[in-house]
Amino acid sequence: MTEMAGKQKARPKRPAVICDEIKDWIVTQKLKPGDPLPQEKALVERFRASKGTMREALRSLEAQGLVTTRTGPRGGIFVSALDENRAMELLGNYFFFRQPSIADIYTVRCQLEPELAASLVGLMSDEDYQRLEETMRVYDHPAETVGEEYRQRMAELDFHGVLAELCPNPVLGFMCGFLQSLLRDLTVCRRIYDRPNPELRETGLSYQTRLIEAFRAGDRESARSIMYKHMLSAWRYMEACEAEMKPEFLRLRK
Amino acid sequence: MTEMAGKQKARPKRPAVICDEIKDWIVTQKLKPGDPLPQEKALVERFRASKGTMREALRSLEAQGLVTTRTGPRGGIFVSALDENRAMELLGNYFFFRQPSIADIYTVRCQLEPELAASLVGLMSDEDYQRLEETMRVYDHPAETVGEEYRQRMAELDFHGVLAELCPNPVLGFMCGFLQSLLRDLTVCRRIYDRPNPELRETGLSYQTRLIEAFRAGDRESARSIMYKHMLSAWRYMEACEAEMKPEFLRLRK
DNA sequence: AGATATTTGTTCGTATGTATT
DNA sequence: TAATACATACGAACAAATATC
Repeated sequence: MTEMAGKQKARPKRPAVICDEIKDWIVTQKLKPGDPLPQEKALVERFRASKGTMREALRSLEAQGLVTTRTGPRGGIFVSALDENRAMELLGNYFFFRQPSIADIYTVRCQLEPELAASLVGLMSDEDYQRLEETMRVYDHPAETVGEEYRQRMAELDFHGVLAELCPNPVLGFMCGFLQSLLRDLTVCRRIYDRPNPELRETGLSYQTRLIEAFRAGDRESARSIMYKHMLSAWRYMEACEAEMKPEFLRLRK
Repeated sequence: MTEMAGKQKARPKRPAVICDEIKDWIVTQKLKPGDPLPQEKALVERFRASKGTMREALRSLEAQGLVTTRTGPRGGIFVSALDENRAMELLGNYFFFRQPSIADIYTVRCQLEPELAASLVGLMSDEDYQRLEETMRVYDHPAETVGEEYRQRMAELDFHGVLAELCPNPVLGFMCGFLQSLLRDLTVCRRIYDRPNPELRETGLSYQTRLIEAFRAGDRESARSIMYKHMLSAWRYMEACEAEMKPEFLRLRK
C-alpha cells in the first residue's frame, strides 16, 4: 500500500501494517505454536505504535487464529496454530453470500469422499471402528420425533466427519470436513434434514456398513466405489427432497 | 465460555462478544454486502462499550473480511463479502503449521481439476480462450533466465487459475484455486519452480493445448481425461524433482 | 480549487480484571 | 491473603481522510 521506505515523519502506523509485520516476524523467526511474542508493552515500543493501535493489530491476528493471549503473570501473547474448526468458520464466511447449491457441494463430495475412503484403507484401528459404529447406532433405527430425525442426519454427517479426521492427508481431510460443515449450515439442507427421510437413512446405513467391511477387508477399490455410490445416492435423494419442498415453500409465500 | 445469562453487574463486554453480536445482527437483519452498519459512535452506545473496545471488535470483523470501513462524510462501517483472495489467505494459515506434501496436494488436484475441466465444457467464451492463450504464451518457449523459469511456472498455475475463476461451481472453483495458492507458497515447490524444468513445461503445454481443443469440441469426457493425465504427469514430475533435490539439500547441511 | 463538516483513526493516562506465586 | 505481572477496558483529546459545497 503506502509503503515509501525511509520516512522522517514517522506517520502513525496502522493496525493492518503492524499486523503484517508481526506475521513476518513470526515467519522469519520461525516461531512455532506456543512460542511467546514480546509483551504488549514491548511490542508498543518495538513498533512505535500506541497501546490502542497495537491492541487492534493483535485482535486482527487473534481473529485469524494466529495468536492467543493470556492475562496474569506468565501471561502474554502466544503464537497459535489456526485450529480446524476456526478455519472452517472463517472459510464458511466466504460462502455465506455465495450460497452454493446441493449440486455444487455434491459434485465435489463425489470426487473427494471416495478418495478419502481409499486413503483410510489399512490405517483404521479397532478404536476407530468403534467410533464409527457408535456414531451409526444413533441412526440404526427409525426416528420417532422430529428432533431425533435431525440428530440422526447430524450423526450421519459425523460418520464422514470421523473419516475426515482420520485422513492422513490434511488437505483432503480438511476439505471433506468442510463440505460437511457446509451441508450442516445451508438453510436448504436444514429444511431437508428436519423432515422424515427413511430412505436416506436406510440406504446410507447400508452403504456405510459395506464401507466398513471394505475397510476391514483392506479392499481399497471397493471402499472407493462404495463411497462413490453412497455420495451419488445421497445427492439424488437430497435433490429430490429439494424439488419436493420448493412448491411447499412457494405456497407459503403467496 | 463464561456465558451465565442474567447478570446484574453488566460486566464489560469483551470484543469477541460484541463481534459475535454484530455477526448475529448482520444475519438476522439479512444485511447484504454494501449495506451500512450503524456508525462507530452509535455502536458504542448500543453495545455500552468504550470506543477502544468497539474498535477492537470491528478490527476482528474486518480481519475476517466481514466489514470494511471508510472515513469521511458518508463514511462508516459496511457489510462486506469476504473476497476470494482473502479467504485463501485465511485458509492458508491453517496449513502453515501443517505443511502438506506434494502428494497430499496432487491427490486432491487429481480428483478436482478433471471435474473443473468438465464443468467448463460449453461455457467458454472467445474472450476466455484468449485469456488462456495469452497465459500460455508466457511459457511457449524455453526460459532463458532463472527469473523467467519461475515466472513460467507461475503462469502455468495461472492457467489453472483462469479455469477455476470461470468455474460455475463456487465450491469447486475455490478449492482448485486454493490448491494452486498452496503450490505457490510451499517452500518445497518454490525450490522446484526455481530450477529449469524443460520437460514439465513441454508436456504441460501439450496437455493444455489438447485441453483447449476438447473445450472447443465440446467434448466433456476428453476434457476430463486430459486434465487427469495432466495432473498425474505433473505430480510424478514434481515428486521426481523433490527426490532429486533432497540429496543436494542434505549435502549442504553436513 | 479551497473551506468545511463528518466520520474514522490514533494516542495516552488511568483504572480494572485476572491468574500466578 | 497479599503482592505481582500481565492483559483488558474506559474516555477524552487530537489527527487524518474524504465527500460536499
